[in-house]
Amino acid sequence: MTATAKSAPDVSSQEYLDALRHSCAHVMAQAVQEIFPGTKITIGPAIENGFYYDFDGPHHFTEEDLAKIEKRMRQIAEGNHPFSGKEQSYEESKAYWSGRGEKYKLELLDGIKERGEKITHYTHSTFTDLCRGGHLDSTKGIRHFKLLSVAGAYWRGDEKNPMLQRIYGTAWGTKDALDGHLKMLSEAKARDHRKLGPALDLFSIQELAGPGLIFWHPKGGLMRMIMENWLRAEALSRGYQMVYTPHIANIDLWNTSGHRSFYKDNMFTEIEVEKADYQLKPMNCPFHILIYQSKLRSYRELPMRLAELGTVYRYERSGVLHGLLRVRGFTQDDAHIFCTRENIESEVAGCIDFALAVFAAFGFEKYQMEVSTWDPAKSADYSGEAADWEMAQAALERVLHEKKLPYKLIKGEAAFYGPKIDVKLIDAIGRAWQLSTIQFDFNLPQKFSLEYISHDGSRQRPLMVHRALYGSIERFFGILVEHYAGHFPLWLAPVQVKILTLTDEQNAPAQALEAKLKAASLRPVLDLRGEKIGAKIRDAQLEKVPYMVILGPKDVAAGVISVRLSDGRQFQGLRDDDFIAKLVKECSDKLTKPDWGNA
RNA sequence: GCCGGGAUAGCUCAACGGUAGAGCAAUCGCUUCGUAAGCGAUAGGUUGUGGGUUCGAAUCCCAUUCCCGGCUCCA
Repeated sequence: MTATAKSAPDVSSQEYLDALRHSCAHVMAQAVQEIFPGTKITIGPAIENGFYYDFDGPHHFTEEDLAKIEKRMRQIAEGNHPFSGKEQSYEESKAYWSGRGEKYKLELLDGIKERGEKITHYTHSTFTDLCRGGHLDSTKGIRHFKLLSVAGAYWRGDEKNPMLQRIYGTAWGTKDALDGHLKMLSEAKARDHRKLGPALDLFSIQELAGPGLIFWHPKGGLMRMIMENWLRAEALSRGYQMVYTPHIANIDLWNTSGHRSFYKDNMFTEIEVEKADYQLKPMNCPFHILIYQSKLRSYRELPMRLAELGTVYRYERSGVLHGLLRVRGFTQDDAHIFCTRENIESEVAGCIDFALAVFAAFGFEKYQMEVSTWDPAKSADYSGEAADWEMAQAALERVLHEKKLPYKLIKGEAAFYGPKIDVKLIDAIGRAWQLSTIQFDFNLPQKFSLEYISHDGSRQRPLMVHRALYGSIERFFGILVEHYAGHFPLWLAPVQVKILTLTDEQNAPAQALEAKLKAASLRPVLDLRGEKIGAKIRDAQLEKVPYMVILGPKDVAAGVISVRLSDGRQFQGLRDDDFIAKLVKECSDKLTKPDWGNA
């Protein structure tokens, strides 16, 4: 390197952002210890979009405290203190942290020693942390940040450990980046399905009925029906067979499946019925297996794809419930594919194609695939044969390769019963949501001793694939609400057209138009109230209705209609038949909007 | 489940130890109007629930339910 000044860092690179955020965490810890002496520090890493630091102390941080801490952080940052690192011996480090009574740091220190790692301390200003490094050159670079929230977090993420207080912050290389992120956060808040859902009269959760249980109102119910019908039609055309199974079953079934032992924590307690115990179903799998098992199967019947919109009930701890995204009763678009080893690649490919069709239909352009495989070193912890695992994992990866779909390989993350592909959707404002899942199951076929008769007359064990594409209809719907911020594509919109009249004179023509729209299988609603047109438009706009037809004396006299789109564009003098034809086409195209020309 | 915060009319909020109030929505009436709020009237509340302190509690205390931010877990 020459004597010239160091080139400016790329403030948008991940490396820079990690260093910045990590540096923020240190500065925050200094500020907290200055303002609240005696607070013990634990760990404070950089995370996606920001940083946090976990503290232990008697004072409970409030919103006002965050403002104070943030102010002090800015002062420290402006002091332009360099970060410097120094390797220390275990004894030196131990003496330092003992002297300060930092018991968490001492615990971390012992861990570092056990793993035989280097012990380094990083210092800026008056603050020193036990840290492996990765900071900015100086605190001067810390400018575009904001403290966001305080939350509880267990020491080392273990609920048996003490609860610490975590302060979250976000930090960026430029003001624009920070503003952009804060805007995304407020946009996310504005789209929150828990707010929009009830506001648009789509669904509710009722305290009297219990938490985590969803009431689908008429509009949400209609949308759900459309989603379900679409999925059923797709499934049938892709060779699935639709089944229906009970919501409850004798406990013996759950003992056989093994759920009573490995899934007990998530199951509601059993219900006694005539001296036998019954169990509300947390999963559909055993039921589909019973259908498979109801007679002797031939290889000629495979692959057998049994699908159901199966409602399951899972006991979720009260603190984890979240709107439609985490509930106690939900409906999975569940399917179980029973197949031979020869089938697996084409079946996995079929599932992937179906999943991509779902995303395309509902307007999700981005997604991330993750393949979770086993840890062969712990093969005893898994069900099934090593050969089957290897074959299934290879098939999952091969299919994704062939379809040129990028994926992340997560080794050792498979469930004990089989490897899987999870798909995360990326929504309109860049958030990822876990949704579709395609999982092999080497456990249940064994538990239920599933068989088919092979072409050579021998009895063989089929392979089984679980697959859910929406994942849960509730969750998918919640994500849809947020993705579109309530402005649903026409084919899903519960009210597609609102017919607004200027005066009572237009009531009859408005009703005639309503009938015509209904005859074309569209969903119109009349607004004949004695309100001014501006008020009717405002109401329709707030309901996020895609199209408004405005009927006034001039329109009726000319035999035309005026159309207003929810984006504000207006078109006068349209023929109703043309309007209807465009809407019908938009519904069948699903996501392609018609060309309305310029307003 | 755990830590912290919260709950007042359908919604958004006010009253912060001394008679619970506003706007919007709802209902009724008037208005018949050209692209985001016409006017008036009426009705609506054991302040989430249960206890306690007090002459007096929406307000202070305890318990509980539900919600929110996270942790752990997950479709």
